[in-house]
Amino acid sequence: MELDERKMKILQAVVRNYLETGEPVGSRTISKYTDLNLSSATIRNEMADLEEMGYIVQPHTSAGRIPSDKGYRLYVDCMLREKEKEVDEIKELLLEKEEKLDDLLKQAAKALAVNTNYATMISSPRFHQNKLKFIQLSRVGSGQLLAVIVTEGNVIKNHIIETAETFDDEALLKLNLLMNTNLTGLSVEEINLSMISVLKKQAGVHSDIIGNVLDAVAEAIRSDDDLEIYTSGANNILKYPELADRERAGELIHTFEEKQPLTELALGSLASENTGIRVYIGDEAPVESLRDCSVVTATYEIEDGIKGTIGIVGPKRMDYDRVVGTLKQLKNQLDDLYSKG
Amino acid sequence: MELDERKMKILQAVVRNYLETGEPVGSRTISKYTDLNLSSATIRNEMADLEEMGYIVQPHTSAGRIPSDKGYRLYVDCMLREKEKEVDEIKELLLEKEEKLDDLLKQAAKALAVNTNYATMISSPRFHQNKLKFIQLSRVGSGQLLAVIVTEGNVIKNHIIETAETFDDEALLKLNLLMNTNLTGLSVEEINLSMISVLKKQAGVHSDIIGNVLDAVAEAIRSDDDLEIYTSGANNILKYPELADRERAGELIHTFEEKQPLTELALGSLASENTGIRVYIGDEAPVESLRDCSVVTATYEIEDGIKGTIGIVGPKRMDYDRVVGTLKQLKNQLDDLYSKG
DNA sequence: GTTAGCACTCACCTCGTTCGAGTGCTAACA
DNA sequence: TGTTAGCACTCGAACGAGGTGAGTGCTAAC
Repeated sequence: MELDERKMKILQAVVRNYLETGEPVGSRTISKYTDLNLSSATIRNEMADLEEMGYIVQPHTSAGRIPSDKGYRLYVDCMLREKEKEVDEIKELLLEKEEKLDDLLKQAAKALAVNTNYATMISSPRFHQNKLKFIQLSRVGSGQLLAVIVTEGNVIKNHIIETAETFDDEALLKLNLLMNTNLTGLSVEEINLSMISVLKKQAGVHSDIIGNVLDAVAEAIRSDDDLEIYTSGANNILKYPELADRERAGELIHTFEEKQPLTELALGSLASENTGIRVYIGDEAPVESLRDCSVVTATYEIEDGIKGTIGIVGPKRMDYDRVVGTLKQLKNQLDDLYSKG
Repeated sequence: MELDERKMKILQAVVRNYLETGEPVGSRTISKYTDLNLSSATIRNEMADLEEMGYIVQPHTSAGRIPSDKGYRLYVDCMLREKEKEVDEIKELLLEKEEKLDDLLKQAAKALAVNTNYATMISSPRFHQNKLKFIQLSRVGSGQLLAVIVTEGNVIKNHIIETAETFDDEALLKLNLLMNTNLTGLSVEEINLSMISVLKKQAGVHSDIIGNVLDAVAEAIRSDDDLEIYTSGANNILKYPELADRERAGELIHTFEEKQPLTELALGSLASENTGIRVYIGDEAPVESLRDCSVVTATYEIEDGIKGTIGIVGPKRMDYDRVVGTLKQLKNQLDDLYSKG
């Protein structure tokens, strides 16, 4: 069967109405709601067709129709295409440039949650080609060395190394000089075995410590595993009856508290080439526990190649329109903050 | 009116039974439940007294009684006193010594939540007399200095300072030496104005930067504001019907996500001299949003004076017995991990 | 002081009824 | 041939009546 323009309009009306009310929507409503000027009976016929094609479903006989995942999908695809042209005029999210990136991201997640009434997440940026910028060893106690490692983008990692050796100031100075001259500007892939052996040779009596330091460096640069996730508004889940039953809500809140499952989402969004906005409906989401929700993600980029993910989780009857707009807004604000700063 | 032993026993029976079932408990139940060998009628008379004294309440006429906050309080006080002697035989919580303290604490919160089925929090330790141990400035980019500040207990803080001045290696070396010789071992109170002016004088042309660095030091040492809170099991809230209604649950989950309000709890627990286990019932809790819950906190101490707070939040009909035991257990395990390590 | 008995209360469950929104089908109409 | 009015039908939700049972307070007897 063909999906002609009229069916399209009716589907759109069903979705729109359902997004607003959360109740199944009947033929009579649509006959009044739209500018189609069709009687409810005609709408009924069309709706029967739409149901047959799988775009809408009836929770039970004698109830109205609600959109299926497939219906949402079609709606979102069309809507996004139209929206692309419009200029978003949404009120400014309150973001002030923060001293620390993590505070800023926390703040952003919160602003987004308050603004949309959905649960939100935002991942710390991930550095694609992460290079060493600076490294320093200091003595902070007997048998303890502090390794401070700074990578491009000014991400700072600290690592305490326990060691039996003792280092005087001069030895440390030498070691620091040695490592900075040899390692600065390199990515983890470029630090290979031959380089390591050269370093060890040059380090002389203190060659043992080199291995420890390099382990710390490797860990600091490979930021895959510690992608920080900031969340906010998990309690918003409870505002939507279709998600608020004991079991579902519990699982969702657990997901937002544990955060770990959400990295999946963040990485998925980063991996794809498409830097725009992505919408997952129901089962499409890459995270098991979000299968009853819709998820909208966007990728932000605060500097060249330094990207993170913003995500919004809500019921399938999410106000996609507004969410997409707000996400773009936030994206832009993050961009602005960092291109200026 | 006097609270004789019989009334005490009846109150205890009411509480016990209510903890188990969550249902109001009637006189007949108690007459069978206890070894008092009294008829339900007698129990009824006693319960009327207990109600008059405020230890129990009736949700409505012709329902059984449930303990009031005051009733719980009495029960808990007696119970804890008795329990003090017993040896807790609870299965080991699975805690492995972690590389990083924050991972360990996360893990501890989770283990506690899984074990008790309540929502849990654990604060990072707070250093009572926090002293500077080591400080170092490094150049990490043009116009950027990295200040690494290590305080007693090996807490490391990084701070990037933007500056218009340029520093060569020698100047930095001097500055570092200057600050370390003058500041090491001091607490934030001990760094006063006269000392600052001496420092500035000695710093010569680079005196401007001293102020910035000291700000960073002050922020690092005053750890009040960034007491980290780790939470787990917020979803457990939903398991208790009396807390699971939309509004209450939303508020609670928000509290656990925001975390900020929980610092109150942590600080309160740390402030008091008593290092044992504390129970807040209902309104007693120092946090507004927890007023419908019971909160049990304990203080752990991983090194001399380095203390943090563990907390458990659940319904008033919490299994105080088990919770107190488990908390002690965890306390001990944390102690052990760090006294050995 | 304790207990048996009794009248009373009240949440809760069940069941039948009504109501209304919504449907599918059919027949008539343009 | 597409559209519409009309009608019988379905089914969840809301409502109210009645029954049930757990629990109470009170009183009188032991």
